[in-house]
Amino acid sequence: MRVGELAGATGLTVRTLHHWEERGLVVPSARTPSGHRVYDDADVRRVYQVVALRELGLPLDTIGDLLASGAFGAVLAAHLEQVDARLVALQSLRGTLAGVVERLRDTPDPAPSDVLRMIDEVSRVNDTFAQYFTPEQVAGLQARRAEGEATAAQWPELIAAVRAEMDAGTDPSHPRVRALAARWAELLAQFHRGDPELRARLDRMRTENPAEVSAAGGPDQAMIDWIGRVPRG
Amino acid sequence: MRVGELAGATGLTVRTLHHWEERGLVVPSARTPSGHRVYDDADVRRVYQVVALRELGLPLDTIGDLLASGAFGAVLAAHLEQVDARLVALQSLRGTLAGVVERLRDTPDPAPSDVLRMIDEVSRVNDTFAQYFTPEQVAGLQARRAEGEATAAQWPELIAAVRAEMDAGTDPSHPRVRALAARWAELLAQFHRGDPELRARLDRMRTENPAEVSAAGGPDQAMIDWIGRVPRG
DNA sequence: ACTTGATCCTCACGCGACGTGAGGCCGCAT
DNA sequence: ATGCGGCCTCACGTCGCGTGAGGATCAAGT
Repeated sequence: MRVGELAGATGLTVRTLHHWEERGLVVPSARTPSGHRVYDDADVRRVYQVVALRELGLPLDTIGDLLASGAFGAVLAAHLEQVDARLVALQSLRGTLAGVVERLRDTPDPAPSDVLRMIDEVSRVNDTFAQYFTPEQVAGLQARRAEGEATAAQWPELIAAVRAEMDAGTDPSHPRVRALAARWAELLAQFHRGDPELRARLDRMRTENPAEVSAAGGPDQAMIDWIGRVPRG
Repeated sequence: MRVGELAGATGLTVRTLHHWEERGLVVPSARTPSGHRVYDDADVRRVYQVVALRELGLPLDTIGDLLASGAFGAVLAAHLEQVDARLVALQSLRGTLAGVVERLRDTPDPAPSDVLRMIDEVSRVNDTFAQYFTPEQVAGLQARRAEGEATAAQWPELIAAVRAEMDAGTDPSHPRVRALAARWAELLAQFHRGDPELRARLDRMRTENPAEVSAAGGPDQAMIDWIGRVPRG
């Protein structure tokens, strides 16, 4: 098989096969008298092995070592850990970025200093969040938010409504307030899904970081207390 | 401010500040007669802006354009989309890698060709999965699996137990079979959490791709039918 | 004034996995 | 003999710096 043929069959480019040869990954076992590369069956199989391992995101050097040593289990497990780390970092970045983009939607024509402040705030909030919840929990919360579409987005409206009632001095047993409290409990349940640990962590985070919570548009302690005084049922 | 000072204050390296100047991102507005860089307040602010935007994962060129144009909303939204795409790709990779690592644990001293086959199988299974569930759903399932720890891992054991009863010809109304069916329903509920759409998609995937499902250790149609004949209650 | 240690300057190569030419040889068909 | 397509070997560019190399400058101590 010549290189162009092999490239066409594998979907690689000729340059890639040249590169793999330079790196010592796949060296064709023969050349024509004029110097053209000739790949035999074993070479072709080797190419497919490299393709498969490269699709797992392994660096070429590692692929070479791996095909020489055969220690697949250890190397792939280590690589999985590294991928997990990248995944956690990328999820955190996505959270920050999404927060900034969301805030920017409400801020027409922002100055660079405004954007700076937003980035700092949002990333501080997210860092705080990451201190109280494991990456798995954060991923789960994000996924539920992405699946459920519109549950988390209702908090600001609800908080604004509650604040209005507080400021107006409405009695906590008033039906309007009771309805708000029910809605509150419902949204809260969407968050913790009956898991007391999640709920406890949320409470701890809120009480220990009032500044970040309020920066994220969350409720302050006074509002929590007020809602807690609404009679149930 | 001199470069070393600024580098120390920002946590950057001197080389980084040099590099940013080469790229035209932050050019100190003055030099001493001997050529040393002097950063004034505006330069320092500019550096902090670049730092913040770089932490969002933007390429330096884009940061330059952004600080010149001020079109934060559009650029950051586009970047968010790109980050989402990378996230989806990385999650898919993680799924494949985890599947391969898991299988490798049961295969001591595998040959390269075995590993190749595993990679192909697992990635085909995951691709099939991705055809029936949105990236958000896949992320949610993965996150729940990571949070819940040990629910999905119980399927192989359960399937083996059911197959044993099928082969032994046990009557479907036998208490032992009823217990297995109850366990089956429980694990299934862990998957779809009462969402009929998730369950329907799972069913469609299973019936339309028997080869991939069996390669992933899933149940075949005969087992599904058999379990369905177990009386409830 | 002289030395010393810290800081500063400007090149310039290296990384990872190739893309993209540049300039020229090989092989087959007309 | 004359194409034309495929092949060959350099060799530079990508992205965001790290890491020296070799030399000038600065502030402080002697």
